[in-house]
Amino acid sequence: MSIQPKTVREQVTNQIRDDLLSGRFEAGSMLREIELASRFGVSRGPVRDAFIQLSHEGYLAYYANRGVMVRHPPNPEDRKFITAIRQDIETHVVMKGASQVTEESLKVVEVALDRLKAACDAGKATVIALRDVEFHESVLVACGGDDMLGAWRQLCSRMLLTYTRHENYAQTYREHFEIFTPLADNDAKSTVAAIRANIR
Amino acid sequence: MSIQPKTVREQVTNQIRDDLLSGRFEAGSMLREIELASRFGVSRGPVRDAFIQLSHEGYLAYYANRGVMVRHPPNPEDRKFITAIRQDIETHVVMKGASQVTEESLKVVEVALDRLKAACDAGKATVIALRDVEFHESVLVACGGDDMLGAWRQLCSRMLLTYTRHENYAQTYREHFEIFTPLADNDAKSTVAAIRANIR
DNA sequence: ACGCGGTACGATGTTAACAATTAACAGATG
DNA sequence: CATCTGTTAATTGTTAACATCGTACCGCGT
Repeated sequence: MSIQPKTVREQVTNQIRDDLLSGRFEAGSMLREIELASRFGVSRGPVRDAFIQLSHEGYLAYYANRGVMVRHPPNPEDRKFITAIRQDIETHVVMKGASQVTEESLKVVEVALDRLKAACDAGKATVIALRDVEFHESVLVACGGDDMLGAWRQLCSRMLLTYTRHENYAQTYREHFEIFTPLADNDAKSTVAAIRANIR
Repeated sequence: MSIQPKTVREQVTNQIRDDLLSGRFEAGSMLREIELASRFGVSRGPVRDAFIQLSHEGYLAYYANRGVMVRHPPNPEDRKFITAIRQDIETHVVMKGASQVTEESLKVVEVALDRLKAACDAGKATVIALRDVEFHESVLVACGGDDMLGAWRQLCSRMLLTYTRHENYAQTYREHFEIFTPLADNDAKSTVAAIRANIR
Protein backbone atom coordinates (compact mmCIF):
# COMPACT_ATOMS: atom_id res chain seq x y z
CA MET A 1 0.00 0.00 0.00
CA SER A 2 2.77 2.38 0.84
CA ILE A 3 3.86 4.23 -2.26
CA GLN A 4 7.57 4.58 -2.76
CA PRO A 5 8.59 7.80 -4.49
CA LYS A 6 9.72 6.89 -7.97
CA THR A 7 11.51 9.90 -9.31
CA VAL A 8 14.99 10.76 -8.18
CA ARG A 9 13.85 14.26 -7.39
CA GLU A 10 11.31 13.02 -4.87
CA GLN A 11 13.77 10.71 -3.20
CA VAL A 12 16.36 13.44 -2.94
CA THR A 13 13.80 15.92 -1.65
CA ASN A 14 12.55 13.52 0.99
CA GLN A 15 16.05 12.61 2.11
CA ILE A 16 17.14 16.21 2.47
CA ARG A 17 13.92 17.08 4.29
CA ASP A 18 14.51 14.22 6.69
CA ASP A 19 18.03 15.42 7.32
CA LEU A 20 16.77 18.94 7.95
CA LEU A 21 14.15 17.72 10.39
CA SER A 22 16.69 15.58 12.19
CA GLY A 23 18.91 18.60 12.59
CA ARG A 24 21.72 17.04 10.61
CA PHE A 25 22.27 20.36 8.85
CA GLU A 26 23.15 23.34 10.98
CA ALA A 27 20.73 26.25 10.80
CA GLY A 28 22.28 29.14 8.94
CA SER A 29 24.73 27.00 6.97
CA MET A 30 24.78 26.86 3.19
CA LEU A 31 23.95 23.71 1.25
CA ARG A 32 25.93 22.94 -1.89
CA GLU A 33 24.41 21.26 -4.91
CA ILE A 34 27.59 19.42 -5.82
CA GLU A 35 28.13 18.04 -2.35
CA LEU A 36 24.63 16.60 -2.01
CA ALA A 37 24.57 15.41 -5.60
CA SER A 38 27.72 13.36 -5.09
CA ARG A 39 26.48 12.11 -1.73
CA PHE A 40 23.32 10.71 -3.32
CA GLY A 41 25.11 9.62 -6.46
CA VAL A 42 22.97 11.75 -8.77
CA SER A 43 23.51 14.82 -10.90
CA ARG A 44 22.89 18.38 -9.78
CA GLY A 45 19.57 18.64 -11.60
CA PRO A 46 17.32 16.79 -9.15
CA VAL A 47 19.18 18.31 -6.21
CA ARG A 48 18.53 21.72 -7.67
CA ASP A 49 14.83 20.88 -8.06
CA ALA A 50 14.77 19.71 -4.46
CA PHE A 51 16.32 23.00 -3.32
CA ILE A 52 13.61 24.97 -5.09
CA GLN A 53 10.91 22.79 -3.60
CA LEU A 54 12.30 22.86 -0.06
CA SER A 55 12.73 26.62 -0.30
CA HIS A 56 9.04 26.91 -1.03
CA GLU A 57 8.24 24.53 1.77
CA GLY A 58 10.02 26.95 4.07
CA TYR A 59 13.00 24.84 5.09
CA LEU A 60 15.58 26.65 2.99
CA ALA A 61 16.19 30.24 1.95
CA TYR A 62 17.17 30.77 -1.66
CA TYR A 63 19.75 33.34 -2.69
CA ALA A 64 20.19 33.81 -6.44
CA ASN A 65 23.65 32.82 -7.67
CA ARG A 66 24.74 32.10 -4.12
CA GLY A 67 22.85 29.02 -3.08
CA VAL A 68 20.47 27.96 -0.34
CA MET A 69 20.73 28.45 3.41
CA VAL A 70 19.23 26.28 6.12
CA ARG A 71 16.58 28.40 7.79
CA HIS A 72 16.26 28.89 11.50
CA PRO A 73 13.18 27.56 13.30
CA PRO A 74 10.43 30.09 14.05
CA ASN A 75 10.57 31.92 17.35
CA PRO A 76 8.11 30.93 20.11
CA GLU A 77 5.84 33.89 19.41
CA ASP A 78 5.43 33.03 15.75
CA ARG A 79 5.14 29.39 16.65
CA LYS A 80 2.10 30.08 18.77
CA PHE A 81 0.52 32.13 16.04
CA ILE A 82 1.20 29.47 13.43
CA THR A 83 -0.47 26.89 15.63
CA ALA A 84 -3.60 29.00 15.78
CA ILE A 85 -3.72 29.44 12.02
CA ARG A 86 -3.20 25.73 11.55
CA GLN A 87 -6.16 25.02 13.80
CA ASP A 88 -8.29 27.43 11.83
CA ILE A 89 -7.42 25.90 8.50
CA GLU A 90 -8.00 22.33 9.59
CA THR A 91 -11.26 23.32 11.24
CA HIS A 92 -12.45 25.08 8.11
CA VAL A 93 -11.59 22.22 5.78
CA VAL A 94 -12.99 19.46 7.98
CA MET A 95 -16.18 21.37 8.71
CA LYS A 96 -16.73 21.82 5.03
CA GLY A 97 -15.72 18.39 3.81
CA ALA A 98 -16.17 15.77 6.55
CA SER A 99 -19.58 14.80 5.27
CA GLN A 100 -18.28 13.85 1.84
CA VAL A 101 -15.35 11.66 2.87
CA THR A 102 -15.29 8.57 0.66
CA GLU A 103 -14.34 5.02 1.62
CA GLU A 104 -11.30 5.31 -0.57
CA SER A 105 -9.90 8.48 0.91
CA LEU A 106 -10.67 7.23 4.40
CA LYS A 107 -8.45 4.27 3.65
CA VAL A 108 -5.56 6.62 3.02
CA VAL A 109 -6.18 8.25 6.38
CA GLU A 110 -6.19 4.84 8.00
CA VAL A 111 -2.87 3.96 6.41
CA ALA A 112 -1.44 7.23 7.68
CA LEU A 113 -2.72 6.39 11.15
CA ASP A 114 -1.09 2.97 11.00
CA ARG A 115 2.19 4.49 9.98
CA LEU A 116 1.95 6.96 12.83
CA LYS A 117 1.28 4.09 15.22
CA ALA A 118 4.33 2.22 13.95
CA ALA A 119 6.43 5.34 14.49
CA CYS A 120 5.05 5.78 18.00
CA ASP A 121 5.87 2.17 18.81
CA ALA A 122 9.38 2.64 17.51
CA GLY A 123 9.72 5.82 19.53
CA LYS A 124 11.81 7.89 17.09
CA ALA A 125 10.75 11.49 17.64
CA THR A 126 11.65 12.87 14.21
CA VAL A 127 9.79 10.08 12.43
CA ILE A 128 6.78 10.58 14.68
CA ALA A 129 6.77 14.27 13.82
CA LEU A 130 6.74 13.46 10.13
CA ARG A 131 3.99 10.85 10.44
CA ASP A 132 2.01 13.20 12.62
CA VAL A 133 1.95 15.83 9.93
CA GLU A 134 1.29 13.27 7.22
CA PHE A 135 -1.75 12.06 9.10
CA HIS A 136 -3.20 15.54 9.35
CA GLU A 137 -2.47 16.07 5.69
CA SER A 138 -4.35 12.91 4.75
CA VAL A 139 -7.33 14.16 6.73
CA LEU A 140 -7.28 17.45 4.84
CA VAL A 141 -7.01 15.68 1.51
CA ALA A 142 -9.87 13.36 2.44
CA CYS A 143 -12.00 16.39 3.21
CA GLY A 144 -11.20 17.95 -0.14
CA GLY A 145 -8.98 20.71 1.17
CA ASP A 146 -6.61 20.85 -1.78
CA ASP A 147 -6.98 24.58 -2.11
CA MET A 148 -5.70 25.14 1.40
CA LEU A 149 -3.05 22.44 1.36
CA GLY A 150 -0.17 24.54 0.11
CA ALA A 151 -0.49 27.21 2.74
CA TRP A 152 -1.05 24.60 5.38
CA ARG A 153 2.12 22.73 4.42
CA GLN A 154 4.12 25.93 4.64
CA LEU A 155 2.98 26.46 8.19
CA CYS A 156 3.57 22.85 9.21
CA SER A 157 7.05 22.70 7.81
CA ARG A 158 8.06 25.60 9.98
CA MET A 159 6.50 23.87 12.98
CA LEU A 160 8.25 20.57 12.37
CA LEU A 161 11.59 22.21 12.97
CA THR A 162 10.61 22.72 16.58
CA TYR A 163 8.43 19.67 17.03
CA THR A 164 7.94 19.09 20.70
CA ARG A 165 5.64 16.46 22.02
CA HIS A 166 4.85 14.88 25.31
CA GLU A 167 7.09 11.89 25.90
CA ASN A 168 4.05 9.68 26.00
CA TYR A 169 4.04 8.31 22.48
CA ALA A 170 1.05 6.11 23.18
CA GLN A 171 -0.99 9.21 23.83
CA THR A 172 0.19 10.81 20.62
CA TYR A 173 -1.27 7.84 18.80
CA ARG A 174 -4.45 7.86 20.86
CA GLU A 175 -5.13 11.50 20.11
CA HIS A 176 -4.96 10.82 16.42
CA PHE A 177 -7.05 7.71 16.70
CA GLU A 178 -9.70 9.91 18.25
CA ILE A 179 -9.57 12.14 15.21
CA PHE A 180 -10.00 9.18 12.91
CA THR A 181 -13.01 7.61 14.62
CA PRO A 182 -15.50 10.48 14.22
CA LEU A 183 -14.14 11.19 10.75
CA ALA A 184 -15.06 7.65 9.70
CA ASP A 185 -18.61 8.45 10.81
CA ASN A 186 -18.65 11.74 8.87
CA ASP A 187 -19.03 13.55 12.16
CA ALA A 188 -17.47 16.94 11.42
CA LYS A 189 -17.99 18.54 14.80
CA SER A 190 -16.41 15.75 16.83
CA THR A 191 -13.55 15.46 14.37
CA VAL A 192 -12.81 19.15 14.70
CA ALA A 193 -12.98 18.94 18.46
CA ALA A 194 -10.43 16.13 18.47
CA ILE A 195 -8.19 18.06 16.09
CA ARG A 196 -8.28 21.18 18.22
CA ALA A 197 -7.41 19.09 21.25
CA ASN A 198 -4.49 17.59 19.39
CA ILE A 199 -2.96 20.75 17.89
CA ARG A 200 -1.45 22.82 20.62
CA MET B 1 15.35 51.70 -8.33
CA SER B 2 13.13 49.11 -9.89
CA ILE B 3 14.81 45.76 -9.75
CA GLN B 4 14.72 43.73 -12.94
CA PRO B 5 14.89 39.97 -12.41
CA LYS B 6 18.26 38.82 -13.60
CA THR B 7 18.04 35.10 -13.96
CA VAL B 8 16.16 33.52 -16.83
CA ARG B 9 14.27 31.40 -14.37
CA GLU B 10 12.82 34.47 -12.64
CA GLN B 11 11.83 36.08 -15.91
CA VAL B 12 10.17 32.90 -17.14
CA THR B 13 8.41 32.40 -13.82
CA ASN B 14 7.12 35.96 -13.78
CA GLN B 15 5.97 35.80 -17.38
CA ILE B 16 4.07 32.55 -16.88
CA ARG B 17 2.56 33.87 -13.66
CA ASP B 18 1.40 36.97 -15.48
CA ASP B 19 -0.16 34.86 -18.19
CA LEU B 20 -1.91 32.74 -15.60
CA LEU B 21 -3.27 35.79 -13.82
CA SER B 22 -4.45 37.28 -17.08
CA GLY B 23 -6.32 34.11 -17.85
CA ARG B 24 -4.31 33.45 -20.99
CA PHE B 25 -4.10 29.77 -20.02
CA GLU B 26 -7.33 27.88 -19.66
CA ALA B 27 -7.95 26.38 -16.23
CA GLY B 28 -7.61 22.62 -16.38
CA SER B 29 -5.35 22.60 -19.42
CA MET B 30 -1.87 21.11 -19.41
CA LEU B 31 1.26 23.23 -19.90
CA ARG B 32 4.16 21.79 -21.91
CA GLU B 33 7.77 22.52 -21.16
CA ILE B 34 8.84 22.45 -24.78
CA GLU B 35 6.14 24.79 -25.95
CA LEU B 36 6.88 27.47 -23.37
CA ALA B 37 10.63 27.00 -23.70
CA SER B 38 10.50 27.69 -27.42
CA ARG B 39 8.11 30.56 -26.92
CA PHE B 40 10.55 32.30 -24.57
CA GLY B 41 13.56 31.20 -26.57
CA VAL B 42 15.18 29.36 -23.66
CA SER B 43 15.84 25.74 -22.81
CA ARG B 44 13.51 23.50 -20.80
CA GLY B 45 15.54 23.82 -17.61
CA PRO B 46 14.35 27.24 -16.41
CA VAL B 47 10.81 26.46 -17.57
CA ARG B 48 10.91 23.31 -15.53
CA ASP B 49 12.12 25.26 -12.50
CA ALA B 50 9.32 27.75 -13.03
CA PHE B 51 6.77 24.92 -13.11
CA ILE B 52 8.00 23.61 -9.78
CA GLN B 53 7.91 27.07 -8.27
CA LEU B 54 4.47 27.96 -9.61
CA SER B 55 3.14 24.61 -8.43
CA HIS B 56 4.26 25.49 -4.95
CA GLU B 57 2.76 28.93 -5.29
CA GLY B 58 -0.55 27.24 -5.97
CA TYR B 59 -1.08 28.21 -9.60
CA LEU B 60 -0.28 24.85 -11.12
CA ALA B 61 -0.82 21.22 -10.14
CA TYR B 62 2.13 18.91 -10.71
CA TYR B 63 1.69 15.37 -11.99
CA ALA B 64 4.84 13.26 -12.09
CA ASN B 65 5.84 12.24 -15.59
CA ARG B 66 2.76 13.88 -17.01
CA GLY B 67 3.28 17.58 -16.58
CA VAL B 68 1.54 20.48 -14.92
CA MET B 69 -2.09 21.53 -15.07
CA VAL B 70 -3.50 25.03 -14.70
CA ARG B 71 -5.46 25.03 -11.45
CA HIS B 72 -8.97 26.32 -11.05
CA PRO B 73 -9.62 29.38 -8.89
CA PRO B 74 -10.87 28.76 -5.35
CA ASN B 75 -14.62 28.66 -4.78
CA PRO B 76 -16.29 31.65 -3.07
CA GLU B 77 -16.52 29.88 0.27
CA ASP B 78 -12.79 29.16 0.41
CA ARG B 79 -12.11 32.61 -0.92
CA LYS B 80 -13.84 34.18 2.02
CA PHE B 81 -11.94 32.00 4.45
CA ILE B 82 -8.63 32.75 2.77
CA THR B 83 -9.31 36.46 3.09
CA ALA B 84 -9.80 36.08 6.81
CA ILE B 85 -6.58 34.14 7.25
CA ARG B 86 -4.73 36.73 5.19
CA GLN B 87 -6.01 39.47 7.47
CA ASP B 88 -4.87 37.53 10.52
CA ILE B 89 -1.39 36.97 9.17
CA GLU B 90 -0.85 40.57 8.12
CA THR B 91 -2.21 41.79 11.43
CA HIS B 92 0.10 39.52 13.36
CA VAL B 93 3.21 40.46 11.42
CA VAL B 94 2.55 44.21 11.43
CA MET B 95 1.65 44.27 15.11
CA LYS B 96 4.89 42.55 15.90
CA GLY B 97 7.19 44.40 13.56
CA ALA B 98 5.83 47.85 12.75
CA SER B 99 7.93 49.46 15.45
CA GLN B 100 11.18 48.23 13.93
CA VAL B 101 10.67 49.27 10.34
CA THR B 102 13.87 50.80 9.01
CA GLU B 103 14.25 53.71 6.61
CA GLU B 104 15.64 51.32 4.05
CA SER B 105 12.81 48.80 4.10
CA LEU B 106 10.29 51.63 4.14
CA LYS B 107 11.79 52.82 0.89
CA VAL B 108 10.95 49.48 -0.68
CA VAL B 109 7.37 49.86 0.48
CA GLU B 110 7.26 53.31 -1.02
CA VAL B 111 8.52 52.02 -4.35
CA ALA B 112 5.85 49.33 -4.27
CA LEU B 113 3.26 52.02 -3.58
CA ASP B 114 4.49 54.07 -6.52
CA ARG B 115 4.28 51.09 -8.80
CA LEU B 116 0.76 50.41 -7.59
CA LYS B 117 -0.14 54.03 -8.31
CA ALA B 118 1.25 53.74 -11.82
CA ALA B 119 -0.82 50.62 -12.39
CA CYS B 120 -3.95 52.33 -11.06
CA ASP B 121 -3.35 55.26 -13.37
CA ALA B 122 -2.93 52.92 -16.30
CA GLY B 123 -6.06 51.07 -15.28
CA LYS B 124 -5.03 47.52 -16.20
CA ALA B 125 -6.78 45.25 -13.72
CA THR B 126 -4.37 42.31 -13.80
CA VAL B 127 -1.37 44.55 -13.27
CA ILE B 128 -3.12 46.33 -10.42
CA ALA B 129 -3.82 42.98 -8.80
CA LEU B 130 -0.16 42.07 -9.00
CA ARG B 131 1.04 45.41 -7.67
CA ASP B 132 -1.54 45.25 -4.93
CA VAL B 133 -0.16 41.98 -3.68
CA GLU B 134 3.42 43.16 -4.09
CA PHE B 135 2.69 46.17 -1.93
CA HIS B 136 1.31 44.04 0.86
CA GLU B 137 4.29 41.74 0.55
CA SER B 138 6.69 44.64 0.90
CA VAL B 139 4.89 45.68 4.07
CA LEU B 140 5.27 42.20 5.50
CA VAL B 141 8.94 42.08 4.60
CA ALA B 142 9.48 45.51 6.15
CA CYS B 143 7.92 44.24 9.36
CA GLY B 144 10.20 41.22 9.42
CA GLY B 145 7.55 38.67 8.58
CA ASP B 146 9.78 36.33 6.58
CA ASP B 147 8.61 33.33 8.55
CA MET B 148 5.03 33.85 7.52
CA LEU B 149 5.74 34.95 3.97
CA GLY B 150 5.57 31.56 2.31
CA ALA B 151 2.18 30.65 3.67
CA TRP B 152 0.91 34.14 2.96
CA ARG B 153 2.05 33.95 -0.66
CA GLN B 154 0.24 30.67 -1.10
CA LEU B 155 -2.99 32.22 0.04
CA CYS B 156 -2.56 35.35 -2.08
CA SER B 157 -1.80 33.43 -5.24
CA ARG B 158 -5.09 31.63 -4.93
CA MET B 159 -6.81 34.95 -4.38
CA LEU B 160 -5.26 36.65 -7.35
CA LEU B 161 -6.95 34.24 -9.69
CA THR B 162 -10.26 35.76 -8.69
CA TYR B 163 -9.11 39.29 -8.07
CA THR B 164 -12.11 41.54 -7.99
CA ARG B 165 -11.90 45.17 -7.11
CA HIS B 166 -14.07 48.17 -7.18
CA GLU B 167 -13.81 49.96 -10.48
CA ASN B 168 -12.55 53.01 -8.70
CA TYR B 169 -8.80 52.61 -9.19
CA ALA B 170 -8.10 55.88 -7.44
CA GLN B 171 -9.59 54.48 -4.29
CA THR B 172 -7.50 51.34 -4.58
CA TYR B 173 -4.45 53.54 -4.48
CA ARG B 174 -5.81 55.69 -1.67
CA GLU B 175 -6.48 52.69 0.53
CA HIS B 176 -2.90 51.60 0.20
CA PHE B 177 -1.57 55.06 0.74
CA GLU B 178 -3.42 55.02 4.03
CA ILE B 179 -1.59 51.87 4.97
CA PHE B 180 1.72 53.45 4.14
CA THR B 181 1.30 56.65 6.13
CA PRO B 182 0.93 55.17 9.62
CA LEU B 183 3.55 52.55 8.82
CA ALA B 184 6.05 55.31 8.15
CA ASP B 185 5.31 56.59 11.65
CA ASN B 186 5.76 53.11 13.18
CA ASP B 187 2.13 53.20 14.20
CA ALA B 188 1.19 49.53 14.28
CA LYS B 189 -2.42 49.90 15.34
CA SER B 190 -3.39 52.40 12.66
CA THR B 191 -1.53 50.41 10.03
CA VAL B 192 -3.41 47.27 10.94
CA ALA B 193 -6.70 49.14 10.89
CA ALA B 194 -5.98 50.38 7.38
CA ILE B 195 -4.98 46.89 6.26
CA ARG B 196 -8.13 45.32 7.62
CA ALA B 197 -10.16 47.97 5.84
CA ASN B 198 -8.34 47.19 2.62
CA ILE B 199 -8.49 43.39 2.64
CA ARG B 200 -12.01 42.27 2.06
C1' DA C 1 49.09 49.90 7.29
C1' DC C 2 45.24 50.68 4.46
C1' DG C 3 42.44 50.76 0.46
C1' DC C 4 41.83 49.42 -4.23
C1' DG C 5 41.59 46.46 -8.33
C1' DG C 6 42.42 42.41 -10.89
C1' DT C 7 42.47 37.66 -11.04
C1' DA C 8 41.49 32.94 -9.97
C1' DC C 9 38.54 29.76 -8.06
C1' DG C 10 34.34 27.67 -6.79
C1' DA C 11 29.78 27.92 -6.90
C1' DT C 12 25.26 28.37 -9.33
C1' DG C 13 22.76 29.18 -14.02
C1' DT C 14 21.81 27.32 -18.52
C1' DT C 15 21.87 24.32 -22.23
C1' DA C 16 21.25 20.25 -25.22
C1' DA C 17 21.57 15.33 -25.57
C1' DC C 18 20.03 11.11 -23.81
C1' DA C 19 16.99 7.93 -20.81
C1' DA C 20 12.65 6.64 -18.90
C1' DT C 21 7.83 6.97 -18.59
C1' DT C 22 3.21 7.66 -20.21
C1' DA C 23 -0.87 7.20 -23.02
C1' DA C 24 -2.88 6.17 -27.35
C1' DC C 25 -3.45 2.95 -30.92
C1' DA C 26 -3.22 -1.06 -33.88
C1' DG C 27 -3.45 -5.76 -34.21
C1' DA C 28 -3.72 -10.28 -32.22
C1' DT C 29 -6.45 -13.32 -29.42
C1' DG C 30 -10.13 -15.29 -26.80
C1' DC D 1 -17.07 -8.08 -30.23
C1' DA D 2 -14.43 -7.09 -26.22
C1' DT D 3 -10.04 -7.27 -24.27
C1' DC D 4 -5.38 -7.70 -23.90
C1' DT D 5 -0.75 -6.69 -25.43
C1' DG D 6 3.13 -4.79 -28.02
C1' DT D 7 4.46 -0.78 -30.48
C1' DT D 8 5.07 3.99 -31.10
C1' DA D 9 5.04 8.88 -30.60
C1' DA D 10 5.28 12.47 -27.41
C1' DT D 11 6.55 14.23 -23.07
C1' DT D 12 8.95 14.48 -18.85
C1' DG D 13 13.22 12.97 -16.08
C1' DT D 14 18.19 13.02 -15.81
C1' DT D 15 22.74 13.91 -16.99
C1' DA D 16 27.12 16.26 -18.09
C1' DA D 17 29.29 20.10 -20.38
C1' DC D 18 29.59 24.85 -20.73
C1' DA D 19 28.44 29.89 -19.30
C1' DT D 20 28.02 33.14 -15.88
C1' DC D 21 28.17 35.10 -11.38
C1' DG D 22 30.15 36.11 -6.66
C1' DT D 23 33.74 35.89 -3.43
C1' DA D 24 38.24 35.52 -1.55
C1' DC D 25 42.76 36.34 -2.21
C1' DC D 26 46.88 38.60 -3.61
C1' DG D 27 49.63 42.29 -5.32
C1' DC D 28 49.91 47.09 -6.15
C1' DG D 29 49.89 51.96 -5.13
C1' DT D 30 49.22 55.53 -1.89
